[in-house]
Amino acid sequence: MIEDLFDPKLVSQLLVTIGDVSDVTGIPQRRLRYWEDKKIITSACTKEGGTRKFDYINIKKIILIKELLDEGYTLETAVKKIEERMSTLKKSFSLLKDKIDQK
Amino acid sequence: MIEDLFDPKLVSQLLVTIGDVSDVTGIPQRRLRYWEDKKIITSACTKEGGTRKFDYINIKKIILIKELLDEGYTLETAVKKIEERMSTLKKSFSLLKDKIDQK
DNA sequence: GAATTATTGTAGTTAATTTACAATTAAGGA
DNA sequence: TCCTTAATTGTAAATTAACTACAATAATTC
Repeated sequence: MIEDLFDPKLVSQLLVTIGDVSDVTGIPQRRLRYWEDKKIITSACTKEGGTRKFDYINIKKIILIKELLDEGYTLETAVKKIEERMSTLKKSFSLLKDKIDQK
Repeated sequence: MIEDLFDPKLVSQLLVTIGDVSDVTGIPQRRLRYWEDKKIITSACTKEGGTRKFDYINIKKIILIKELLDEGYTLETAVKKIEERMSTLKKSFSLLKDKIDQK
């Protein structure tokens, strides 16, 4: 039942409100909205004017950006530096999902 | 960076609203609240009167219960049948969290 | 010190959830 | 069939937590 322990399909469906993302990451809601305006992160939104929801991948991204900002990088540089890492992460995630779907 | 791909500490912090749990599992919100009243599932609630949030473990539990209900088991029986499985899952999860914390 | 980047403040509004009442449906036994 | 218990559902009124859109403030760089 290893696929219960880490079910990437389910994990990717876990949507978290901006308030909880803020609690988990320590980034103020206002800043998260700003980063979204700047197209740095992406949220899922069912309705227009509805509530933002962030998924695992984007929350991971927020945490990585925060780490680099704390090290003194600018926002732009931080984002560039994690680009490749995020792309790898997304691919691995999809691969795992597909693998488990096949079962 | 395998710990980015599956970060159990982060996964366990992903809190999902009842509306989204309902969307993911196909169980109506009203029934989820009923199950919680019956102590079958547990939600995290920061404030009194605040919003329920469900974590990965409880969402997994909801999905497993649903599967057994679809097979024709009663609610009580379904819950009993997954008890051991849930206990194993929780333990594995904690172990993994601890392992990664040590790094 | 002007321009750009990064972040923040908040008023007024809307979305989503809460509780607490009760009603309904389903299943199994006397 | 009737009764009991289990399982689920309906909803009004209130509350929580989000939204947008305005603008203002810091910080950094040229």
